[in-house]
Amino acid sequence: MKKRLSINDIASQLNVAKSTVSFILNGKAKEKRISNELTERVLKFIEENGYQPNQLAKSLSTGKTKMICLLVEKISDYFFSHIAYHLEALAYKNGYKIIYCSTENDPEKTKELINLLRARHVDGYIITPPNGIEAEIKALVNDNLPVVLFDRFLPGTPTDYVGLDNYNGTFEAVEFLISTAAKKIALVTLDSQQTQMLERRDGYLAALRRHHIDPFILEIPFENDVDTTVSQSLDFIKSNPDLQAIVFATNYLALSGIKAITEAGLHIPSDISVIAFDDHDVFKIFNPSISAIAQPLDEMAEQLFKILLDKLENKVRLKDLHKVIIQPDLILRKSTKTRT
Amino acid sequence: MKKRLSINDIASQLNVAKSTVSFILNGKAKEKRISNELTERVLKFIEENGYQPNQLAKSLSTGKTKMICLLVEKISDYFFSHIAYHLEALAYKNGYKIIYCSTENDPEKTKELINLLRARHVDGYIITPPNGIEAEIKALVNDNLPVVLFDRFLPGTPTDYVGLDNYNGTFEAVEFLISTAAKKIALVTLDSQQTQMLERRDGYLAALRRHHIDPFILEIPFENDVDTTVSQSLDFIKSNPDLQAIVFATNYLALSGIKAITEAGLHIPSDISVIAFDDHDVFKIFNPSISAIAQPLDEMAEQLFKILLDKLENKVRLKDLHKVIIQPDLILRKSTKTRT
DNA sequence: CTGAAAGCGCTTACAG
DNA sequence: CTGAAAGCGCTTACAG
Repeated sequence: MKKRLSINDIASQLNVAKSTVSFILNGKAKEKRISNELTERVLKFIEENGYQPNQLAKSLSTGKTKMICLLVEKISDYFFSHIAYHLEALAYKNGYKIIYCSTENDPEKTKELINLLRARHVDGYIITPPNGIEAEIKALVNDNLPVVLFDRFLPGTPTDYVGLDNYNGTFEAVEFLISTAAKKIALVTLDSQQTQMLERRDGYLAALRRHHIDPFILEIPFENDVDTTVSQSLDFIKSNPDLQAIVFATNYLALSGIKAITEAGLHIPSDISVIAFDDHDVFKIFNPSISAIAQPLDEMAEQLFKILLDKLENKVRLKDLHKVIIQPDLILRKSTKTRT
Repeated sequence: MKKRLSINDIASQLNVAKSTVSFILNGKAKEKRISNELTERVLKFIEENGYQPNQLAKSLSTGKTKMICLLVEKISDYFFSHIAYHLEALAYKNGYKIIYCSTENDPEKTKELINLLRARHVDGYIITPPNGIEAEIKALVNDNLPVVLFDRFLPGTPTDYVGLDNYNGTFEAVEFLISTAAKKIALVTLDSQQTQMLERRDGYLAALRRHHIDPFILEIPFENDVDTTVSQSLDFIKSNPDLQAIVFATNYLALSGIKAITEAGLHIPSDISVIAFDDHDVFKIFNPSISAIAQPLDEMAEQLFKILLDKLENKVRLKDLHKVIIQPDLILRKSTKTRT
């Protein structure tokens, strides 16, 4: 294994001080008034010999690792893996690398992960927090580490935040369903106290209340597997035979719910209208295609990264809070229809 | 920001040499014959004050970062994000962190990524290589860096490898379709020279040849967007009205193809049987549910990680090659039917 | 304009 | 049993 070139090697081979080489490498040649001739000579040598600075040494001495961590509920979820994809492109442009971790929504695991990441001195944190890690988030903020929460936040824990206007998402979906003359509209949601789920529920309830319509809510336990979710959805549908529309609070609930509807022998949209929260590639493919309350994934990722980068580069003050609430897009496909 | 405790702080506060502290921390107390009493005292201090060693410093001095890189075609793809999820669990158990990067199947971008990752001294590489990076892979291997390729390999570039028996996957799928009395069986695949795609095609061709049946292959350009893929699939279906079955070489091609079949006014499976390569959550949900040639994602991830870890921990010789060919599972659902 | 030196926080041969 | 010292490869204040 041929040893990689170090700044020392360059300095000694060129008979220059290594500080000089370092300055040139970091574009401080002018500032340090190093002669053009020398600068050229060093740059040429580096070019020819393919020098790559050792990031570890750099990090140890500067305290910056140019790594950020992406701590999501589960990296394989459609929503999170797409956010990861968009974030990566932005990180790449700006010289950052991303470490991903899945919290599994487990506060203890999350705490440990944060600890491990601190030991590695990642520069910034993008986190979908489970409830119960308020103290750890505060500790990060106190230690001047940039943290942006997304998708959900921790009430009472002031941090940067990027999230959807979830309330408005379900509100408008329900308003739309009511405009199609649907009278009995259910919400299938998760048994979860996370803010994004609560907002979705509140939007649903508010829209119904406005029209003096009674709510019907099915709460699916968070830990369910697909089959259990399908059968619980099926039970719910059977015990509410006059249901005219269902709003599903996540795309995975919708997938299971659609299967349940099919198993119940009902047809979308003639028997029952469906709108899903969170879009999914396959909703376009389904027959009929499924309407969705879409989160603009690329815009979310951009906002997330911008807020983080501004702090990493000291473009904004660390302690100032930045919150971005993104409006969802109600994408109407073929899974809803006007009743007569 | 309260400064984090360093090994120096511990040593000076306890009036011990920092080498002693280091030995104790690394479990070499016995080996270095450090008194139990002192060991206890140091451990207790650490416990009480919450010391976390600085990984950067550790890495710089040991040359090991305990980071591995996962270089896939696109992290948001169903297959890759699920592999990422399973790998993460294994990495976590073993004290490793994972940096993910998407190659976009672009050799130039991939080369640059590899370079950047080398500068960061990641310990090992898991890569789905685009064609054209043979030299860089060889360079990694030459520099004694563990590399495991997966999903596809680079012919003529000897490395560790974990992949599916793609040939057998399509072979058995086609054999099955023939057993359902399908006579005209198409393959919709990508216009790609990657090994996994070639193997899938070969398996398809071999099964047909065995039964003296003519092949019909549609090649979709790799860069297509969904709509173009759908319309090309539609054209293909229309110009082959007597098609009785289609094998799709990826799950995404299947999703587009299913839409095309629907748009053509045909029904699965009564008009046309469908089998997809690579399973997908939604295939269970579709009506009818879609049969698939499934890659055992968890087993692939396990094999990948095991091969890498054995090399990282010097349990096997670096230069020995380990290849694992995993058998696919043909999962039969409702998208195929026996012709009469 | 340029160089010698200390420091980032660890590990580990070496000496006693 | 324990400590002083060099080294990993950088950065950066300081001195000339």
